[in-house]
Amino acid sequence: MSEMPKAYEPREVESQWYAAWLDGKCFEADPSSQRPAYSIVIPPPNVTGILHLGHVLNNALQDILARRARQEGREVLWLPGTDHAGIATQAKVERELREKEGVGRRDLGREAFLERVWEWKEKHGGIIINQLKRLGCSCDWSRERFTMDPEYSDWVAKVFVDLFKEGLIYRGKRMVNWCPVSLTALSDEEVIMKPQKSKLYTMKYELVDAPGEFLRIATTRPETLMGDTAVAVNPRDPRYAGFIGRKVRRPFPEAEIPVVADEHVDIEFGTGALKITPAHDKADFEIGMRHGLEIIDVLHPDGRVNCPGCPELDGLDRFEARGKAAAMLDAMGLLIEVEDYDNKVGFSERAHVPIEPRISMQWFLRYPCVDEAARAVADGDITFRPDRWRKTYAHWMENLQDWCISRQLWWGHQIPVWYRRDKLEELKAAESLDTSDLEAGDIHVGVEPPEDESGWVRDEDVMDTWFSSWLWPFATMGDSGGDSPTLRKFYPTTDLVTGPDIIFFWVARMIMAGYRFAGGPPFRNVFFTSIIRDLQGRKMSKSLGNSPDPVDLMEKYGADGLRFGLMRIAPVGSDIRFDEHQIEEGRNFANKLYNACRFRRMAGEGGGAAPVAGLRSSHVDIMAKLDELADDLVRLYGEYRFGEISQRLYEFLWSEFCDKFLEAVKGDLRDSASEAAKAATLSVFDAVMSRYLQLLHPYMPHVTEELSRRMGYTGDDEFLMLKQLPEASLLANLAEVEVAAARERAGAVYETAGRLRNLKAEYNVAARRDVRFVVRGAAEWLDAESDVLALLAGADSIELDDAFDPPTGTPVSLTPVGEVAMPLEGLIDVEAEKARLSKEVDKIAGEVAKSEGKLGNANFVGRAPAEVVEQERERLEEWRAKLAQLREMLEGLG
RNA sequence: GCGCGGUUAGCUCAGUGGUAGAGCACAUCGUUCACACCGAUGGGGUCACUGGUUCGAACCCAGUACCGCGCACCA
Repeated sequence: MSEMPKAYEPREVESQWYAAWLDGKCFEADPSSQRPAYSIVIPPPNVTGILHLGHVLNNALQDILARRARQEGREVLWLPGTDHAGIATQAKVERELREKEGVGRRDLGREAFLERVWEWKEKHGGIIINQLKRLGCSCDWSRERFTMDPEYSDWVAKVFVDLFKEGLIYRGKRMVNWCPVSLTALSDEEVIMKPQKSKLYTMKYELVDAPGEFLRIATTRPETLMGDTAVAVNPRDPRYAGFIGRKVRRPFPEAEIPVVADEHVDIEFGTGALKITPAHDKADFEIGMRHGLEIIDVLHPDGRVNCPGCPELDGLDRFEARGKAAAMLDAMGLLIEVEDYDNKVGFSERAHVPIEPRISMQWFLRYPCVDEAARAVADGDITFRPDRWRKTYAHWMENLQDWCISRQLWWGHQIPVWYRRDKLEELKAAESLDTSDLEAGDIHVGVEPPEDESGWVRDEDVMDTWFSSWLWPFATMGDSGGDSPTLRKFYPTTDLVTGPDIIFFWVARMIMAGYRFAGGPPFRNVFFTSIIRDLQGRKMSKSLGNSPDPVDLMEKYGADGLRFGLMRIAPVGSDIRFDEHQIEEGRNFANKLYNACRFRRMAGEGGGAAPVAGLRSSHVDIMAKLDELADDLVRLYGEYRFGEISQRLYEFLWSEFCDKFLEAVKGDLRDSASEAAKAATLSVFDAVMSRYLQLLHPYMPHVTEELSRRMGYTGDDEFLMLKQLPEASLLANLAEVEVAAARERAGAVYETAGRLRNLKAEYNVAARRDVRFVVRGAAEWLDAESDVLALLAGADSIELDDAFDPPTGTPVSLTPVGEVAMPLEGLIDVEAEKARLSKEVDKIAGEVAKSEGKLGNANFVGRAPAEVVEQERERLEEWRAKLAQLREMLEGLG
């Protein structure tokens, strides 16, 4: 046994134990095991990402669940991996290339560029994985997966082909969300609506058949005016009844466009007349379809104006063009008003610029197994925690829109579709490439390319990253596209831990994919974590610089400290306000635990054997409390109440074990104490601590493993993390009545000690200065506990003397063990004691009045449950007795 | 506009009908030794507001205010 330094130093300990666990293959899952399975798949982080606090929370929770499941004797698979993160990764590499080499991806060409991305992935892909290891995550790293592994890619292609054959995947020209920076289509989920300070421009269009007469129109986007092909009014709007069917003059490029009637137009808003730009607005597109309007695209893919017919604006960026267009209208005398206007604009999730609604040729998916997936959650086959997310899920499932799955990127799974070269040219010229326009012989959809590739051209698009992620729970377990022992043992997974922000992106889609491709739900429970905010309540973000680096935090406070601190502030269901002080508390807690063990070590050898003989009430009490803790944790884990679990663990060690138990038994460990007393105390310490370390282990794996080994609770070739939780109670050998009696005594002693310390403080007696206490009317068992009481209260001695007649003014406290006097020869301050007693009398009198009022209420006595009333009566009796005694004492002072 | 959360001590949060809690922070005291990453003691709350139900409400119901988050084609 080596020396233990005064303060716990986590760094070395944590890395050593992590290495030891890996060496011992503690994390590896065995599909052939007979134990019941427990499995989690990690929400795969972006392969080139770095750890942030959200990851820490998420993965610490998963680790806690996995470690607890191992202790419960289950065969655990926690399957890790990373996501290729199409747009994010490609954008990173492109930026790097531009900055360092001044080249774009098109300069390199597809193949060369992809090589560079793979290089980047090899170089940076391990970072977040290593950070998860630093955190202590017990993932089965031998099974680490990547969404672009060959086998995984096969699954993605196979799924695409299956869904295509089923008729659920189709290609078509549709209005999609276009990102002018990433130059790709996005799904609806990748668009974030943000409030914007905009301008609402009111302008007027002249009626063709009535020069000098105008129709007033409000718009926020004058720069798309060149694409207007109609003006719409509501058919029920009396103001415009006479305008329907007539034509107005579009100012530039000049054209005559019709006034159409459409229910969609809001009579109340703006002027009640809406300019229709079918190429650049989703609603306008639909109106255009209804009225057979021409679609004029006036924007380039990168957001610049594409309108040679209007040279003043052609080539300008869309926002620049907005001001210019307004100025032009003004110059023509057509701009009536510009007012400030708050509206919401869709932004690209990744590129942080407003998206552009745009007509383009894309691949879409009509979701499979929608009913099964919706029912699974509604019926509780899959449980959501907190439960309220079910509603969010149900709402989305009821309003499913087809998913735009193609992306105009290079990094990702390329669409497994080939077109016959000559046919493709023909269709391109005709600007039409709906799958419906292709005959069977012109298109090849398959995991493998067509036999004679030369005559074919592959679709250039790749799939949305989530189109691979949605297969994650089974594509990581099965052979490509098939069965495997792992899949049979561990699918469906037990728990999924993720953020509610990806309930649509990922969770809902996984459920549908699970039913369609793996024959059932992908998981049984989904635990949605809180979102971590800063102390101002703002979301953590790189740009705000309010996101602390978890690795720094781990260096400062240890991985265990970070984990524990975070768990203590993680409420169920609402947001977390992150405060570094909480992490500091986690570190302090680890140190407290370490020092409790250090104290035990300094007390010397002994203990070990199960505690039986010579038990004190404090011994019994702490063992009973440990049993209670163990039971509570079973319940709390069942309810996924992680914050409360950490709270209970904290309270047990700090308040119960250290502040009460350890202080109470310190006397037994002194050299003057008997061997028997010492042995009993050491064995109780060991019995309680060894179990406590096990209970704490999922939250603080490193320090518990370390201490368990150092204290000899686990052998040299044993791991705490793999040890099963014991079933037997520590108190199995004691009769219930004995336990109850001992606990009552212990409780009384602890409470009395508090009162006496209080008394000392009131009289400014230094806490560590020993004084003499004299007890009158002592509980009959007090003699046996008086040494403990003396120790806890900082007393020189506790005397039991019913005949004791305290000098006038001696402070006396009424305690659960009797009336305790603190004779302070020469220090008595009668006035101070009077004041103290008066204050207490007032307080107790208030309680008595309150209680009497309650019991005097016929309704209370008549209607409240009998036990509640009885409880109240007892309480009143106690208060009254106490009050009487206090008054007597006060009178005694004169 | 619809929906979902939240509002309890200076701060972060517990508290599902029966004496308002914890940690931190604060104040006073204390380093003859497990731990100053510590110990002892103490001060501090109209449980957002208004009504209702109940013998009794932080808790249940209705409404209001403020904060946050989703969803929605008001240009």
